[in-house]
Amino acid sequence: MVDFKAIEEKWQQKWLEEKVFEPQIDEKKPKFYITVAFPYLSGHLHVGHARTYTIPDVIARFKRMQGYNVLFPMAWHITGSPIVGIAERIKHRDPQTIYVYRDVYKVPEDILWTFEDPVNIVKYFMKAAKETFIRAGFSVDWSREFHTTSLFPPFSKFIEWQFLRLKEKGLIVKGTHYVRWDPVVGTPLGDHDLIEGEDVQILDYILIKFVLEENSEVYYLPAATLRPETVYGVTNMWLNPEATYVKARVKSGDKEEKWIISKEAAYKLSFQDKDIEVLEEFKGEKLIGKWVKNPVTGDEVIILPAEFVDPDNATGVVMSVPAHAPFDHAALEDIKKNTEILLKYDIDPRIVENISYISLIELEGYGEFPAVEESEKLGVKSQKDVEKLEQATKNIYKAEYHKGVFKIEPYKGKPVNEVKELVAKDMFEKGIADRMYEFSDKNVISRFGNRAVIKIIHDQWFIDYGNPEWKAKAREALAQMKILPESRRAQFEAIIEWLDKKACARKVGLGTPLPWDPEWVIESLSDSTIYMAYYTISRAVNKYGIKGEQLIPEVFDYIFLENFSEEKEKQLSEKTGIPKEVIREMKEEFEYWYPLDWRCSAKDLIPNHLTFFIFNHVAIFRKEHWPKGIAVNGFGTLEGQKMSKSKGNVLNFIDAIEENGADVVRLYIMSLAEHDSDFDWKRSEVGKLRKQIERFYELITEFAKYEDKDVELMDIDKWLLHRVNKAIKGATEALEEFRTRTAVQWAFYSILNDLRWYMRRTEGRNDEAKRATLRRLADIWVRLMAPFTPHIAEELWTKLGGEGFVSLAKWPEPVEEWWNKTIELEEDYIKALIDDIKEIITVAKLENAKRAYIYTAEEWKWRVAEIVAEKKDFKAAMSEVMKDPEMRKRGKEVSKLIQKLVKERAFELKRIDEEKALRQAKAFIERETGLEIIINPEEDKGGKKKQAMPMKPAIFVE
RNA sequence: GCGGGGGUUGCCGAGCCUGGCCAAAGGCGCGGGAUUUAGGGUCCCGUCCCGUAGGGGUUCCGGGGUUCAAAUCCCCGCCCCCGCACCA
Repeated sequence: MVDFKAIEEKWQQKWLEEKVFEPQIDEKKPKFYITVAFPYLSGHLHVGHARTYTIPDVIARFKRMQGYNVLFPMAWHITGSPIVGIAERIKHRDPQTIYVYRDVYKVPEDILWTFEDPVNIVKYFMKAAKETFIRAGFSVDWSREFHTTSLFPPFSKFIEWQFLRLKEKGLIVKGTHYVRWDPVVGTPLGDHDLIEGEDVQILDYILIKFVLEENSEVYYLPAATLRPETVYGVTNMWLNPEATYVKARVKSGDKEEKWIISKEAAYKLSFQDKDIEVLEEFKGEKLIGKWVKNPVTGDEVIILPAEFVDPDNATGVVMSVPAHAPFDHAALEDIKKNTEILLKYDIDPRIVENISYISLIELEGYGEFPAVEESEKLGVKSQKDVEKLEQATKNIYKAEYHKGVFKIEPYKGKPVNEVKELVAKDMFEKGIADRMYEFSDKNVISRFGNRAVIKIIHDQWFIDYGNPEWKAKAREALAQMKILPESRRAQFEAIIEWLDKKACARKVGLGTPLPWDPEWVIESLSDSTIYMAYYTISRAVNKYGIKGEQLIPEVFDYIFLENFSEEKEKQLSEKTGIPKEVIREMKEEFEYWYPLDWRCSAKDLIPNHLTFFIFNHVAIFRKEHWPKGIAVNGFGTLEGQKMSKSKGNVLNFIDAIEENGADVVRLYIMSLAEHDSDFDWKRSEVGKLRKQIERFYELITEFAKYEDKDVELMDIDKWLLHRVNKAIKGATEALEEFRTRTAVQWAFYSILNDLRWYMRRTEGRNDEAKRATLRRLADIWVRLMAPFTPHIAEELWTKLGGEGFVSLAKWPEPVEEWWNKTIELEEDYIKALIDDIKEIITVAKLENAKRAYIYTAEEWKWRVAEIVAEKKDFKAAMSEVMKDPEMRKRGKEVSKLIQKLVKERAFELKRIDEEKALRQAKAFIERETGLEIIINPEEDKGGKKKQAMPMKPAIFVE
């Protein structure tokens, strides 16, 4: 067995030692600059990530072989709060976290406990990731390695510069924003900060302030609703008699009012820009039977009891619109049936009896009161039928929103979805409405174990992706970019339109502080948008040990935005202490490498990082430095299951490499899927591929012993070389478009299969022509495989006596003299003939047959076929053919043949010498079929001769 | 709700943009054969239905339509997946 690991490590070391992948400026070569989204290192990379990083490496290697000066750098993203969170959880000995890090990521215990400090987590996984990438054989220029955050000051200064410039351009704005919030710990909660409720939505309730006058005091009952337009159909109010309500003084800005809301709502609203002072607590029943005024219509409506009202949802105050809200209708029905309850609150049952529903919306398929109809349809019995009522509500809301037409002035005739906005706007303007954010589900629990609330944050910094001029520039850049796969362009376009203000800083986690407001730390999606430019100067920064404080904004301005100027370099040098030659070097590198040719990442980054990447480039850089292409890839699953570190269902990239070898892993991942489709890792297939690669290795090792002599080749040799040409062409075209799977099919499988056929076809031959052919194939095959399996390709390249590294060898191009379509057709012809003979034997049950007689098409049939192929039409072909007197003699036969050919649309015809092909392959056909083959005998056996057609000889088996 | 993408033969998955050599690549699975003491591996053959001569029939979510011709184009419907932000 081949020791892949030893081979791989040998070449990895050589590449590093000889700095094969650390390109210098070389004006003689075209440059090619490709980057991939750097990994966020909260753990080991798994085989799903492997795809994202292997693709750019394969492309980088391909382009390098094509003669480009290729830059493929790498860095590490450590910005944000997850790493800090992990450190905290390790400190608190959280069992789940310890399981993941000790058992899934296999961190040794003595190191694990140092993870209480996030810096140690970062250090550990950066080292591990680098080792993994080296072991994967990635052709990365490690001289440009860096990591984000203030832990790496030069980069941090670069980010500060970016934000200063964005702010100058007015693209950073301050504002308010709501966040999920832990009210006990006092911190915003991201998705990863929740143990429950990650996908609970935040709803935007409109509060309509109904007026209660009591002893000449005005109180507001803010009814919470998602459908403000139904305020025109309110017949009564609902409070839960059992729930606790409060009277509170509510200060909002300079406005002060007295509200009646549930106790819970008072608490929640205190996080939403409301200063709340509770004056009195009481049960809801206290207010039942009182009358309040609808602030929009001026109607006086009565407060009635309803148990469906949840004090822990929104304000606990609900307006009743029975015509259009199934819950309201059901609750009204309930109290009509149960007059006792009304008497208890001293309400005259006739009042309830006389409530008449107000129809607001015209809805096709329903009468006046859709809520009533829908409730009946679903068989609602009382307000306790919560499930049915929720379904009915959903149906009605959806139908009315999309198809309903409002029928009350001043909105008569307008669609409901418009009226909804208009009513809300109007109420806000009149000061009779307010707003409240609420979760769509109560169970939102932070990782600290507390129930989350929604808090409105002030002084939040945003990047204003909603800026219309900025959007226009982003669209312009996108239009000029290549997007792979092209089908994803629509999504980019939609996201550019959709993006609006994006909060760009927070108060927790690792990162770069905002230079003008250092309490805030720039968050991770905002500090990773233009770092591809930093890579171009990173080599010099690392090499000369340039300090963060030396990198003042003017230095970046000069390097990235301005024209070459010795004067400026001198000035900056004096100011910063960076030698002016070094400033020059950085500037030259940036100008040489930029613009970025390709940005790679997994498809999940399209709605955020990749689009931000476009936006920030067009904001900061000159047009000639705007990026040129984005290629996205899909994800990976493991044996059909989604990879999940918390369930332990992951295969670490490094473990896969150690188990199978880097080349096997690389080729396997590249062969499974391409572009944005996903792949599934199956262990059994990996094992199989390993064997095939071993076979590849053995074959080339064998062919390396052969000599490429200039001898006369046989047709089948020429066939193989023609097929090799096809493989070169196919693989090259596929790689140009990042189609790795197609490329592997050409570069590996098609050659493997052709070789199998060739070996079968040349069994027994061991002449110089065969050896020369195989030797030529080997030479090309190794190079075609080099981007995918670089290590064994290097090893085999040496065996073949290739010069230098195969990584730097010339990518093969099709050899003009090898193209030979005719021979390929002849070979297909032989294959088809063998298949036909075999089929005849089975279908006609001729297992004991001895001989097959083959009749090729007569010359006149070929001539007719050629004419038909040219004319593609019965009449035209017929008149052409009939010019020939010989043909006229066969008038009827010819006419029939033309008819048949036209009907079959047999217009793609290329002449081959059938008989020659048959005679050359005779022995082979006999071996394959086990029959004696007689070619074009005089005797018309079985009367088959007339069936012969061009490319389809007549066959008689006996 | 808004937005993006899909539904192909047992499965995965090409092909569909640029209609026709498409019963539909390739792989997996399954069946048969060769090699082998056996297993594994490797190599051949088969794998929608029918067929004693290489043929015929019915397919590409459902329903319409365009066309000499549709998996491929158009319309309607059904179903599925993904993203929606301060989070990497």
